[in-house]
Amino acid sequence: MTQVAKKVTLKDIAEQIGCSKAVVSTVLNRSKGNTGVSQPMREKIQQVASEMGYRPNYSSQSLARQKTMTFGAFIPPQPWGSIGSTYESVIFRGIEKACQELDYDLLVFNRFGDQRHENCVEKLYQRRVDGLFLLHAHGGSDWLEGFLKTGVPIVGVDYSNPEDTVDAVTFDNIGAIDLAVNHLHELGHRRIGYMGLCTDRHVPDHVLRRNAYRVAMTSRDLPVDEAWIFDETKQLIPDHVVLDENQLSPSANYILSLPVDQRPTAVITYNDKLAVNLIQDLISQGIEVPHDMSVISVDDSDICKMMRPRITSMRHPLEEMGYRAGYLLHQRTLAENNDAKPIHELFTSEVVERQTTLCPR
Amino acid sequence: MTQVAKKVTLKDIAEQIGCSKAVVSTVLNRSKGNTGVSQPMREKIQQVASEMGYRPNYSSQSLARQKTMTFGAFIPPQPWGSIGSTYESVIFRGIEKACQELDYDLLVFNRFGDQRHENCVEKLYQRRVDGLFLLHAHGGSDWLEGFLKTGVPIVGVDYSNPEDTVDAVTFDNIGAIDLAVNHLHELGHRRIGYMGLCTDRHVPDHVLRRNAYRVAMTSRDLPVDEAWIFDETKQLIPDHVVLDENQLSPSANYILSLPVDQRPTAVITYNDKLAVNLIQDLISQGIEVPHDMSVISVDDSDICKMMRPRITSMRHPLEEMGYRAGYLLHQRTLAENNDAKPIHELFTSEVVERQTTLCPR
DNA sequence: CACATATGGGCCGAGGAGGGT
DNA sequence: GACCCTCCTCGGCCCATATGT
Repeated sequence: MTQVAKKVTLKDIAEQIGCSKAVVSTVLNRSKGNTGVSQPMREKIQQVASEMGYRPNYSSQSLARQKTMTFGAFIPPQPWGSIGSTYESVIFRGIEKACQELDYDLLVFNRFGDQRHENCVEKLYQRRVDGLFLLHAHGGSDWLEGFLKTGVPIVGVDYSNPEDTVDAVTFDNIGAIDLAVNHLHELGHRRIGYMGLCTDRHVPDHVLRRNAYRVAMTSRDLPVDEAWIFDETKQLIPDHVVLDENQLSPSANYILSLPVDQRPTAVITYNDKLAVNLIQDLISQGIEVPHDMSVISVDDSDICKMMRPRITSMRHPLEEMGYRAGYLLHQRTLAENNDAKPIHELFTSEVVERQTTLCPR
Repeated sequence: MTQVAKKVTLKDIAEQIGCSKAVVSTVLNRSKGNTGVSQPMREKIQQVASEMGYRPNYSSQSLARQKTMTFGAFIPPQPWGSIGSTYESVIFRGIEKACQELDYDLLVFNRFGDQRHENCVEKLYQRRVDGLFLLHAHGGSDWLEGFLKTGVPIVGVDYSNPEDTVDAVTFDNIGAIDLAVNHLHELGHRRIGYMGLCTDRHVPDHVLRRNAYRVAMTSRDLPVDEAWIFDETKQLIPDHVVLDENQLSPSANYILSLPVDQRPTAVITYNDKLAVNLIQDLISQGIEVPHDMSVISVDDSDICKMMRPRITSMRHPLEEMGYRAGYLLHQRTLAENNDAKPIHELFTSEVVERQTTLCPR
């Protein structure tokens, strides 16, 4: 009973009715070849099309219209993985919402980093997509040029340090850290630390956030004790090193190594994962969170809600960013000349106060 | 400097060289129109194509070959969301790996459930994709018929209770629960409970797992005390009800309500999220996990590794399932007649022992 | 005559310019 | 001007048909 319904084409309908393909095309697919079609003819065509189960052929339409009505989404290979997946999911939700509204489909390139970017570039040359979302890449990447040369419109999403040659939608990293410091400061903290990454790779966001932390502190006349900053300068952990799961996390270890009276009363962590490990380790060592130490993390992934105590975190408007990126890309697609100045939009993050921040003892 | 490189076609190359399009097509895109092309001609064509930067046009190839070299992935709307995202990500990784190997692209339909399935069905009729992955749907859905009628090959992934009309790749729910019971039994537990969902919706997996629990218990001559089973029959919580985050979770509450000597010594939870809440609440109420009570969850999402104590859980081979589904779909695509009997493949889950299961006191 | 090699032109299924009543 | 038709285009695929050796 699997009657692979013989595909019905415009020609079939035209023959059935006894008119030309052009009229049928005009009525069914709003093609602009013809201006006016009489009401009776219009209805007749619609009726027959419906009876025969006509559907426009996608490939054919793409060829004729020189448009695939598809956007691609490219995610560069990431060594960090794990928590990233939900992070991207939220951006995706926004992108998809926009795409649905604009009637674009979404092609996933390299969702998990196995595919090299050269493959993606080839797809662009083949005009497989009308535009491309570039997810959390960062400025200065050597391969960006390859994408741009294809002439296919590109919008970066969560693209830190965007160069002047590409549209980008980003959240305000510096502002986020400033708000975090502000939150702790308002609670009465003055001894505020920053727990960052220990990797030997260059992670732009880490550098950005650490600098932003220093600026936010000094702009409030708060002291910055180098002992409150934990990062690769304190303990370098190359990416290939696998930490023993039964040991305390490096950041917890570090804080515990500080004399009690020299510890910060609150810390900002580079991301949620660091916060999760830190908090659990501190609690296991008898340091109460938030009573003995406040912790605020950055990114506000699902895990912040699931942990007890629930983690105070900086939430970025990732979904809005993705949504906005969709419309920006659509704009570029419509534009005749793509010489228009690249657009950089900055989104503001917010504090989501939960249970890991409190006034100091 | 945005020279939107004039697209180079077969015709351009043919004119440049002074030969016909057909030969060029044979050499560059392996089209079968011609059998033999001389070596000099072959090299000349390749050289010129490379110089001019020729790329086959995707839409045109699709039209001529009647193939889009694209698979779609459809995820039905899910009321539960949240943790599901990482769950699907793992399946996706497998699907993508297969697609990359087979040179198919992946179109995401309805990643977040805003889009209705009718839209997706239309895409199938338009021959936008050569095949479709149907992610964690379940048998008996009223809309499946709509997909099948299009004649486009479909493979269900994580598709419980698959009907006889569709290929499906599933993990063995019943076997997973049996292994979980077995794990606890081997540790010495006899008083084993099951903490399920309290929703008013019909969730096939929940029903399946609860039944499997009963079967696994009786097959080992273990007692099944109805008081050890927590689900919608004990406390019905409609989906629209939002629980107070500051209260204990229903399952923890329930266990605490039992007289100490009537509690199970170990429980299996329907999924990881339930386990996370249960464990944290039990600990907060002075019940040590695993010393006072063992907990094993099902699904083994990332959170199991992040929690302290780390959660023992049942891991499903989701990536392998996705990967396998890719090849199954490809097979269907190649088949002349799709009358071949639908294939149902069952994958086995495994216990990942961590820190929440131990022998009873 | 067989064989290797190359060509012309119709085809896939739609879009659309220009012309005719 | 309202309405409809013919014919060519998009870019690649491939069958049928030449050539030459």
